[in-house]
Amino acid sequence: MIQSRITLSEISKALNVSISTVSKSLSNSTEISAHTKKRVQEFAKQCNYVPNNFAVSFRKGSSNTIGLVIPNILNPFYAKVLVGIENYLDKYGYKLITSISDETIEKETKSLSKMAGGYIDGLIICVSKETELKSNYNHINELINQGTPVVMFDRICETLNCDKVIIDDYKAAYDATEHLIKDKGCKHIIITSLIDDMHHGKLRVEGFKDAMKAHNLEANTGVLVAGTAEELKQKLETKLKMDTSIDAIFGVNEQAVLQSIHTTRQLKSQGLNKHIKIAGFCNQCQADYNPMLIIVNQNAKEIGVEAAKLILNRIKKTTKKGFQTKTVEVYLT
Amino acid sequence: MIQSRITLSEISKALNVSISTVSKSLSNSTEISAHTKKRVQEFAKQCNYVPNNFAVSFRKGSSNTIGLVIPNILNPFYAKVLVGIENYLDKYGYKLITSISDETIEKETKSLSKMAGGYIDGLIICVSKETELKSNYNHINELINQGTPVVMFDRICETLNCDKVIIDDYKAAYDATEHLIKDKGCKHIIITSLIDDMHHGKLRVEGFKDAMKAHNLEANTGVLVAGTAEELKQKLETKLKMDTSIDAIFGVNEQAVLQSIHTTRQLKSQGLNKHIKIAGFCNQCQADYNPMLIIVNQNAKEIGVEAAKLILNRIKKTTKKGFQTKTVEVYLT
DNA sequence: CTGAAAGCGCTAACAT
DNA sequence: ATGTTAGCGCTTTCAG
Repeated sequence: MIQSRITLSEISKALNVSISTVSKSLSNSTEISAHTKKRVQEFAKQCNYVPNNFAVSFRKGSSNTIGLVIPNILNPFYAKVLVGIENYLDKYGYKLITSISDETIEKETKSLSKMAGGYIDGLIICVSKETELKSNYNHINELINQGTPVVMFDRICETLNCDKVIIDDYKAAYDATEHLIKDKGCKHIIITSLIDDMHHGKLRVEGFKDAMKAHNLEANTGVLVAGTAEELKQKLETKLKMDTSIDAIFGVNEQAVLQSIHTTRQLKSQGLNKHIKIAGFCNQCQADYNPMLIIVNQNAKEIGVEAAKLILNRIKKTTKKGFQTKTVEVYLT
Repeated sequence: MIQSRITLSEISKALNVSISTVSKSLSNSTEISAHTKKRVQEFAKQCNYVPNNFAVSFRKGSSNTIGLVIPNILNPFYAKVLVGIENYLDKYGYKLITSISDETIEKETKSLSKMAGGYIDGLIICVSKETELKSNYNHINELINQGTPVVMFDRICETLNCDKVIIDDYKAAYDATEHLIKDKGCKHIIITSLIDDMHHGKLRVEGFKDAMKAHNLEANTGVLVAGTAEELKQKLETKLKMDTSIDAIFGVNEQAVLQSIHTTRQLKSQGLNKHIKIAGFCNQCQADYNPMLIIVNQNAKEIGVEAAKLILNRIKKTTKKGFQTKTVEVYLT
């Protein structure tokens, strides 16, 4: 690496000017005459001059790079958040370095320590499941104490000193449930969850329950919680066979929605004749080309954009305000 | 940033030793006595010492960072490749910096120039559609000429001086088609493609045609090519209604497979009674929970791993050999 | 308007 | 076994 790259000093020699003149010319400083600037700039271009990023970052003490840590890139929710962040940062000349935690605190910590040491100007993170369950935020706090601005999204920790971006999980679930009841005429709705150990998972179930109660419908018997997709499938099958009055399933997360679709589709091919509506939190259901679904669009890209905005504001010190929690609007699709 | 971070010099003062003693101790050099090493290491840990990555990279002239440029992170094929790369690099202490080209040559070029300037030790790239169609590889050549090792995958350019990773598109399509014919008893297979302008798209169609011919089946009338998913849908509907003998659809890419599933499913709900088998190149169909699909598993993760291997070998100069093109095995699922 | 020089934090070659 | 020192490429005072 750094093989044939030309440096300021070489340019300065070739042009018989000082290094600082070259440096200033290339940054278009007003201190330098138009003539010299032009000469230097043209020569630099000719030689394919590219500044050594490390020297620059080292000298300036900042890298124009934001770190992103997400649990899983195969989940389209996170992929979309990434796209939102990337687009925004790109506009402002910032680079993005991404790490995947695979839902483990170990990989997460490792990533953070790699990113520490001046590698990043700021961190955007959705913590791993393990991190949230264990409530262990030391690795993040270390970065914060080091002075690196942090933005958490989706899975947040109230007590950390950083900005946060979330959606109103409770309200989203409430609204979607109400939509099933009022607009779709459903009365026997059950809810499926594979993330009932997570905070936002619980919030969504609460939203569902309260919406049901508000319409005098029974909610408690229809909560199907499982640890694995397979387990959920079993429970769902049993439930659907036992209670044929069920007319809708609400899925609390990506996998729960997909599994619900799958299971009902399978039961149908086995002769179940009833049409069961499906709704829920899902970011890849356009892939399924199923227009009948009612999807809570989490607006993932927007979450990304908001997170990126917050972090840049913090870095550029545009905001002096205390840390804020931004709630991104969601909508039904 | 870099607020309260402690430096080697500060440690050296605190401990009354020289900077180089500290440096050597922390890198566990044999030159230093066990006692001193221990003293320094413990103190450093206590102070939460983190080396300044930029100073290190700057000094050493290398960054332990690989750049990755892909067209679209929402396509699970690329997402899986990323995961493969990330896992492998992580094992060897390398970081990954990712950029999305959105299938445009402009964003791609921009990303590369940001990554130039010593920011990365090597580049792994799947070029944008535009890049391939225009056959414009200047931006990549520039990096190569600068001395940065490059690995291309999936969409490659034969003439570039770099390692490459591909799958045998022709063979994969041939085998899948043959599987439909021999094992599934299909005789009237049509093929759908949304990437017939791309090289690997054409190869796949060739594989399909040749397999059909080898079994004395008519192939040419069953090639459905389109520029958009919507257009494909129209053509497919027309075709399926016109020719009721069709018993299988082969999708050449992600979207073509999904659209084929969708369209047949829709026709079915409209009364079409025939079962049409679907096969093709797809990386997200587990999401669809449809066990009847025949999927060409592109082994995306493996492609990522191979690409990562190649780039690290090049960087560490393990390989002195000329540039190689690695073909990753695929299999039917 | 241009140049000289210091120094960012670290590594490694070279003393001692 | 430890210390001294030069210098990576760049920006940025400060002097001319």
